[in-house]
Amino acid sequence: MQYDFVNELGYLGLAVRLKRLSDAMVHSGRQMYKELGLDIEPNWFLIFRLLKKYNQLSVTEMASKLHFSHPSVITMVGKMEKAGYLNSTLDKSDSRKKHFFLSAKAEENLPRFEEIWQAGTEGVKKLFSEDSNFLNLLEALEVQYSQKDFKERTLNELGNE
Amino acid sequence: MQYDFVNELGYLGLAVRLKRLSDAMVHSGRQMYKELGLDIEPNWFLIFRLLKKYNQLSVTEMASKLHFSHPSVITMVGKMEKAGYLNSTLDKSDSRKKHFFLSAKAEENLPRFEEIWQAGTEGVKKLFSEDSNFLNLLEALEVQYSQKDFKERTLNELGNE
DNA sequence: TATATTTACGTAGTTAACTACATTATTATG
DNA sequence: CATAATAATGTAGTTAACTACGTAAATATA
Repeated sequence: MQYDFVNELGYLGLAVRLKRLSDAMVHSGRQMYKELGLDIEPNWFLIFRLLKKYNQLSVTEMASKLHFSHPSVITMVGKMEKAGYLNSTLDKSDSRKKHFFLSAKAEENLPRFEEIWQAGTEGVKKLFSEDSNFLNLLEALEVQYSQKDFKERTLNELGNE
Repeated sequence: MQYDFVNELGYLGLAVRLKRLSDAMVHSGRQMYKELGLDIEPNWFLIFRLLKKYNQLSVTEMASKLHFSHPSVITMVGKMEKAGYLNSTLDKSDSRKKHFFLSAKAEENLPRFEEIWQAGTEGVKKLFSEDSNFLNLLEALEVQYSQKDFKERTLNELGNE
């Protein structure tokens, strides 16, 4: 790989590297769907998988399970509904709530999508050496980070705060 | 940490998790600068450090060293110039090129900024256990990814290509 | 029971990365 | 030497996350 100044920056460059890598993967995923002629977007698998497991969920419930903001979920499900993959009903006892569930089109197409996501999973898996347990390290990192964020950690080190 | 559906998705959720974590760190960094009353933004340290090392660089040179697109660099240096941290001169022999370098204001403020970035580095370091060598694993991951991207890997697994 | 608080959803605006295209300058080539 | 190719910068538009604010409904409280 060619020279990369960010990698010289050590721990300080971590956020930049994580974002760069993530962006590259998402972009590549978008290209893939386009080439395969599928009208779905990279992060929709989150909602498909979620509704496959839980049958029907409201915006807030999805946001909470994904650790996303609710406007992000609204954007995703809005597009998916428009594309015909989701349907929704209003809650009978609470008129604020809207429940989303997979449409017939979604159920029809899911077997093909699942094939692709399974292949994607295998493909990503092969990015790592057998014994790297990267995902466990990432989980540990997420747990640590959730306990104290960048700002707090830095101010602590500065002796301020 | 509370329930997180993305973590159930294994390798397929990798890109989402990397982005979520990176976004959270950048957001926290922005808050930190605000609280400290500093008029700089999270990723400007990339340009400060780059110009500290190389003295002066053009947009394209910076983009190449950072593995960023040139429009991203233009946006960053544009803001930094406006904030008074950078100056620029046109190349004498090639009038397309513009060289950027740190201003007097930048040199004045850098010692304080470096204190903060050093503290940030220490703070991030403590996210990891002593023996995790996460950065090396990340580097290995980046190298692997640069050789074959998500789309190619997935299509290979699918047997298409 | 009236009012205050919380919850659910929606909209608007911000951010930082990207690609695609446009323009101009330099360099290479027939 | 004219023209084609390449390179540097800039602009416009896309993407997916976010926060902040608004509105309406449900729930809790005085």
